[in-house]
Amino acid sequence: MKSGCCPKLEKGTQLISKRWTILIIHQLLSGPQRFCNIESALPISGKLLSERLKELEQEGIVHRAVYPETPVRIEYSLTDKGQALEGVVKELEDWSSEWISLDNCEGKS
Amino acid sequence: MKSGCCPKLEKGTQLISKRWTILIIHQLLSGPQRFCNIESALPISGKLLSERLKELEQEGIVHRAVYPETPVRIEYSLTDKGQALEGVVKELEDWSSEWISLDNCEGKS
DNA sequence: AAACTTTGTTACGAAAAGTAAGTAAGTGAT
DNA sequence: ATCACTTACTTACTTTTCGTAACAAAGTTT
Repeated sequence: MKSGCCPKLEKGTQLISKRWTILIIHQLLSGPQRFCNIESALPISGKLLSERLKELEQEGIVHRAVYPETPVRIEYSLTDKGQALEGVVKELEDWSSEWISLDNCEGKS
Repeated sequence: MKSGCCPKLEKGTQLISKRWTILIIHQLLSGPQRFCNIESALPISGKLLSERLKELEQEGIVHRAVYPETPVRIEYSLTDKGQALEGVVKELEDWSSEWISLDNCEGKS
């Protein structure tokens, strides 16, 4: 495997550029929330969401809190490392709103 | 398919979160360059690079210029839309350098 | 015409994503 | 005690994408 220009950025992109990761973080930036909430807010399946959250937890980006209520409530939130991604998400949001057109998307009949 | 929170951000993430896209853009931010240069700067295969550049060209992010020299020289550069991604890349670079450790990477023996 | 360069493309096995159905733990109703 | 109901996943299976390596087009020099 060839070594790229900057290993840290490479590892950063590997995290960020897994499908759904950015949208999950964007969702969590609005506050801690539970599995089913994220699932219904994004076009992601339970399986993938479960995988992503587990990965993000292992990377120290997301925190998982279990409240043994009835039925069990599990809240996901961003750690400091996760919160620190706000700038990235914000920049991408700005770029998207400026440069993306929705001509060939669901919104159009 | 469920509709997410913000369609533009979703489309933006779909672009950005394809593997190698960010690193290719990061590479092109240092100036126009040719295929073989990008290929040797990143741990990406010719096939994938070719695919990504074609996609990015179709999205209007990358410009492809053919110079019929000998042998042919083809230079890839960022369009305005592509240049506008500098902020995203920069933020990710900053985040990576602050939060990513390289403990289990190539740099370690 | 054979060899060389750059810029790709094709073929094929491996990995990841997508979809749908099923599981586990706990509660409340019958 | 059992059945239905909720949340939070997991498993099985199909489709798409990735990764590696070999090969092809276009033009040039030998």
